Amino acid sequence: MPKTKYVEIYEDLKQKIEKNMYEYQQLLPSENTLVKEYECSRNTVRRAIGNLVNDGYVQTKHGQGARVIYQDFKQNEYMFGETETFKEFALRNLKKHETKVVVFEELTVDEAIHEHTLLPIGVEVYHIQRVRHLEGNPVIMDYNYFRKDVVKGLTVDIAEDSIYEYLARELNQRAVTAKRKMVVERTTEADEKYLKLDGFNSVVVVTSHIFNADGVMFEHTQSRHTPGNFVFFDQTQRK
Amino acid sequence: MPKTKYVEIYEDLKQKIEKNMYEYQQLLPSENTLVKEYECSRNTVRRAIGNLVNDGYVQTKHGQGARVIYQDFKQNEYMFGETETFKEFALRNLKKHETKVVVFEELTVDEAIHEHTLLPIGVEVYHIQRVRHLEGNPVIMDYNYFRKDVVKGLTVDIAEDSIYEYLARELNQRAVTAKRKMVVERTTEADEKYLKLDGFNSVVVVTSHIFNADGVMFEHTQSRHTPGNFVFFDQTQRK
DNA sequence: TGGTATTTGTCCGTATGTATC
DNA sequence: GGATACATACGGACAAATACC
Repeated sequence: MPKTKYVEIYEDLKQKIEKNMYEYQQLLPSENTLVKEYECSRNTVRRAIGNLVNDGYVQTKHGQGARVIYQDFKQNEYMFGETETFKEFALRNLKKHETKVVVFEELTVDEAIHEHTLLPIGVEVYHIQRVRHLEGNPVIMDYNYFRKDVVKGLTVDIAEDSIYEYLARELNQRAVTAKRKMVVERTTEADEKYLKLDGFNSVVVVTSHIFNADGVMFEHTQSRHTPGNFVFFDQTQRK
Repeated sequence: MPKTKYVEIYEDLKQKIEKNMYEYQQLLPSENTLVKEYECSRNTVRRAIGNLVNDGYVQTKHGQGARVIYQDFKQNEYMFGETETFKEFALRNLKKHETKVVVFEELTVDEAIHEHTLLPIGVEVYHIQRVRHLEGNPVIMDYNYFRKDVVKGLTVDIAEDSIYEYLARELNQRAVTAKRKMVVERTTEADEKYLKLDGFNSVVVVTSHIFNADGVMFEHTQSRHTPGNFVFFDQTQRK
């Protein structure tokens, strides 16, 4: 699939910023200059720049230009909370990883489950409980609910490898929108039984509602992270 | 200042979704229909819808339409981590609030301060340490550094009210971009001395780098939240 | 099954307004 | 005041995915 023009420009500019070809606090070339450089319309350039703004790479000012505010953070090795899956994360950081399935069962959503998952009453789901290990240490407990009409044919083997790889490869399904809520809670007995808490009496609880391309909320997950391995980044602009 | 057209359309659609005039899982009217309805160009409609996508209110699908995926969460009373200031948050939730200044001093950034704030060496800053109270309970410790060349004339009185209100009113300055990092750390002696921890041996540490309209990073803040009062929401789409 | 209409996605060009330099 | 630069808005063209008959 060919990349679109504005994505190409966006990625090119992004890379140039990361390589300090455009430096911190410097203005990007004006939109009209970039129009000539990339031989495209001004709208296309503006779209690319808009994406850089969303990433916190530049900040635009009316009448002035787009100023680089990217700073080369020391790349934190841990980085949960983004769209990345556990396996992707582990591979990117070259970490030994392992997933152990504690519970694997099939249920029908009742009032109680609906209450905390928002999944519709009556639909059939897989309920999976997994412990995620990094470098041999148990660092995350996942409680998943997957709609069986969307995620067909799950097995324990798949759940120990990567459900999302299976979804993409076999079912042509993927997560499009993820809504997440993060809180910190006191540990439960299960947390203390399964996780390596390093003295913490709390865990970071990330509750996710995940929608596929058809707008169906097909997954509800509660991930309980050991605090020592949890980092979350975020950037916002107000206009 | 008159609102722009696309913001008006965006806010109108948003409100209609919140009021269930467009229901969960329903498709919005097509772009061409909305063009007629709002008497504007298609680009303008698309921009409004794009903002709804960013808010996690709708999800678009090529050739099909924009489907509502907004769900009426029970509005959490606590909601830190957004762009809101402490005072705005307290007022919105009708909470009694109070800020006590523990440290107020003027410093010059040296190597050590630069290292953890990224503020340039040699610039003069206010260093402020504050305890934030909600309903009488100390729930946040703030460690602020403000550049004196941007934030002129700070006083203890201002720091106990709202620095951002002062910035806007007196100096015509404001936060445009905020970059944040969240981690959970074990409590320090200062945390235990000043905060009501309710048995937690950890705090949520939000480290912020804040840029003004000129692209100057004028503030570095570390906020240490008691876990029980911290909630963070987030939504992402991948295309 | 296939063809047509609908709908979103990309891209272009132009005009006007407004803030900055 | 004039030149530059970003922001908003319009309109049109075509491609690509989907829906419908």
